[in-house]
Amino acid sequence: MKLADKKELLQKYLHEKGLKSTTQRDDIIDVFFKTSTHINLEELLKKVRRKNPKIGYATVYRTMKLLTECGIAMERQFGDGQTRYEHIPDDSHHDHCICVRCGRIMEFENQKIEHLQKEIADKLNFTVTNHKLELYGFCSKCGS
Amino acid sequence: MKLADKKELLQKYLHEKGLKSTTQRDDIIDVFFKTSTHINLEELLKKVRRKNPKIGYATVYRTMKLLTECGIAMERQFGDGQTRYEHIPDDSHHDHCICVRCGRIMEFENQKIEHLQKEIADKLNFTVTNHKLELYGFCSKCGS
DNA sequence: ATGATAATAAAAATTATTTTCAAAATCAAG
DNA sequence: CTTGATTTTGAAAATAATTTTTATTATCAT
Repeated sequence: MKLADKKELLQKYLHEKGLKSTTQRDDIIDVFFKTSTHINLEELLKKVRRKNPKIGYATVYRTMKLLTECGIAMERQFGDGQTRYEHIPDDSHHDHCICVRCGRIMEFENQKIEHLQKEIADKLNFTVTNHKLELYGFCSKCGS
Repeated sequence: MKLADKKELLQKYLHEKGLKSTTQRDDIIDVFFKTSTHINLEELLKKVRRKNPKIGYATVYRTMKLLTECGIAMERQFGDGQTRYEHIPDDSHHDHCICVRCGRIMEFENQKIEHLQKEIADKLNFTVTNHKLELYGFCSKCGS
């Protein structure tokens, strides 16, 4: 999905809920879309302030919550106490094998699993916007 | 793995690290093993205090961290700001749907996916000991 | 343009988690 | 079994992330 489309999605969501568009929100979404990894609030705020120095951090929190609600961003917690934000992937998606001994991370992709996920979600009346699949264990080097 | 074995695992870990066994830790592990879902600290503390009313919450935090370190428990964050604790699954495993709008969590289980995971891991020469599968999106109440 | 409503920045408040500290418990060695 | 060094504990204080409050400003349908 292109930036323009995401912005449109946000506008639509805002309008539905009777909320208003603001330059702050636009600035934040612009900056967020230039990031490539899972960014935490502090880093994001720093980047946002390079564009618009007066933005308060509560606004960034609020906006990221909005983006999450309308399915544009995704919150992730890796257990370090901070929430990190990530783009919702456009189409394809990769999952991870993580070696608990050496920390090696291998990526994989499997259409069958993606398909089964959709099936399960349908049964639960749940609309999936994104997923996380992580396999933990021992890589070939670290044996079992 | 049986409760007795888990306790032994903890004792072994404590001894290795030069730490000591205490009744509090035993009480907490006992109570934790009677829980069935992902429990947060508050709920766990409440249950623990029914057995041993004087236990402080810092002790529960400290003990759960220990259990996590020695692979008996697992910390999970679903984005509601609280850490929840779960048993390391013995064999079967349940996965989660998480609503990004209202925070509702639904569990599911799917043998086909588990099987596909094993297949993928085999191809990568990877031995899976545990996994996490989380579907994020909108629950039936929150629509799409 | 106006007026009702929502959004903002900054500060204060809240919440989960961690740390501190003095007292109590553990345990290896004598 | 006692000792003594060390760890653990509970309670309270401290910390860190996030949320709420409040007065002011901005938005937008009319």
